[in-house]
Amino acid sequence: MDRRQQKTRESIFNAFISLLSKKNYNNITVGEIIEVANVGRATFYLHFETKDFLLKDLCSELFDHIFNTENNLHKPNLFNCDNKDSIFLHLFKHIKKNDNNIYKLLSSKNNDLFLEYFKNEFRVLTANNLSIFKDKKPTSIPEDFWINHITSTFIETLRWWIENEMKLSPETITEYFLLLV
Amino acid sequence: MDRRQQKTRESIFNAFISLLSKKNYNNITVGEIIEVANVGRATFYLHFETKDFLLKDLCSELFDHIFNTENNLHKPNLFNCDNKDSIFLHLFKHIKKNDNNIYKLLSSKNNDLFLEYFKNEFRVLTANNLSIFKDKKPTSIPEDFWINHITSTFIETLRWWIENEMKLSPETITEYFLLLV
DNA sequence: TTTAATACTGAACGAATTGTTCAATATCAT
DNA sequence: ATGATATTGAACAATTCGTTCAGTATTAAA
Repeated sequence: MDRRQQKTRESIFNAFISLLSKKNYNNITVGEIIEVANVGRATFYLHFETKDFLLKDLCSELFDHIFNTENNLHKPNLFNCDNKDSIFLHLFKHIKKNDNNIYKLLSSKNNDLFLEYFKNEFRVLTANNLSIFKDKKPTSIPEDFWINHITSTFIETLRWWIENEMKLSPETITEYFLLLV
Repeated sequence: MDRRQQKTRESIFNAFISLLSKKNYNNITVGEIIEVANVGRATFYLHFETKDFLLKDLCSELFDHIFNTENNLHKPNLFNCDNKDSIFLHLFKHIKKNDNNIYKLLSSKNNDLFLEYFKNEFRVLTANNLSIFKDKKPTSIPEDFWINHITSTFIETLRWWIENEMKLSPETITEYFLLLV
């Protein structure tokens, strides 16, 4: 990719992230973004169709590699709950590392936007690895209801952990999550 | 209250509800609302500071009476899980009745807005009646984490039920909820 | 039935924001 | 060096917002 495009894209992302930590998504204007990013108006619209697409692209950049690395896909043992390197512990650790300002964004007042995206990615992961929870599932309830429950329990655990400034260790919060489900 | 105020307020609420079932909250303009409500622009701003306040007031109108009736406050046995008239069954039934278009709103593409408000009300209810879940709580986890879990499990159960067009009976969905928590 | 208070009207207003266009300029990859 | 491509910045019409105000209609109470 052209070096100019990279720079522009990154400037806009950074400006957007900076603004998200200060004010509500809905109240952020394209005018503000390009001012902070120090980029022409036409340039913004050359890269992103609208502000919503900017958000979507940022989410992809943040989360896609967490869920779609070859690592995760080809190491089924990651999904074993008893494994000390379970996928859940892996996710909590990854978020705490705060690459790409993930922690900053997830603890901003706009964290709903990101948790929603994260949730959709996580749902797929869960659906593809249902077997590991099989023995914990009450037999009478429908499967998609069960998937929803695991998914939202994880997301809400994550939300609670972040709201409490991640004081607990990834190991402890993983343990709590597994206790609930 | 002045009869004129009542009529205006109701017209605006109805117009808003009607629009919410057709398009996204963010894309609904004050201009559209007053057009459908057949009400002057100045009148709208006499009643509601902004569109966000309109939403908030609508939520209050929809949910406050469910949570704050004397009934609920003074009948502690409602909170007994084993009771056939448990508060949870009561809530599911109430929503299915569809007074004030509750069902319509909760199944619209904007249902997140209402579920969020509903969740906050429900959280208070849960916090005030924690004792009924006491024997199910893993001892090691913190209390507010536990409250969050019960609350979000209920809301997600509700969401799933609504997404599936409430095909299951209130009794069944209550049973499912209690199985999870 | 009057009367005084109050609510609605609707047009007009400036300000903010959106997304597009275009010709000029700068930077890139080769 | 050169042709391709990205950026610029100003200008634009179109929406929407929230406010103002003088005039009209409705109401509740005497």
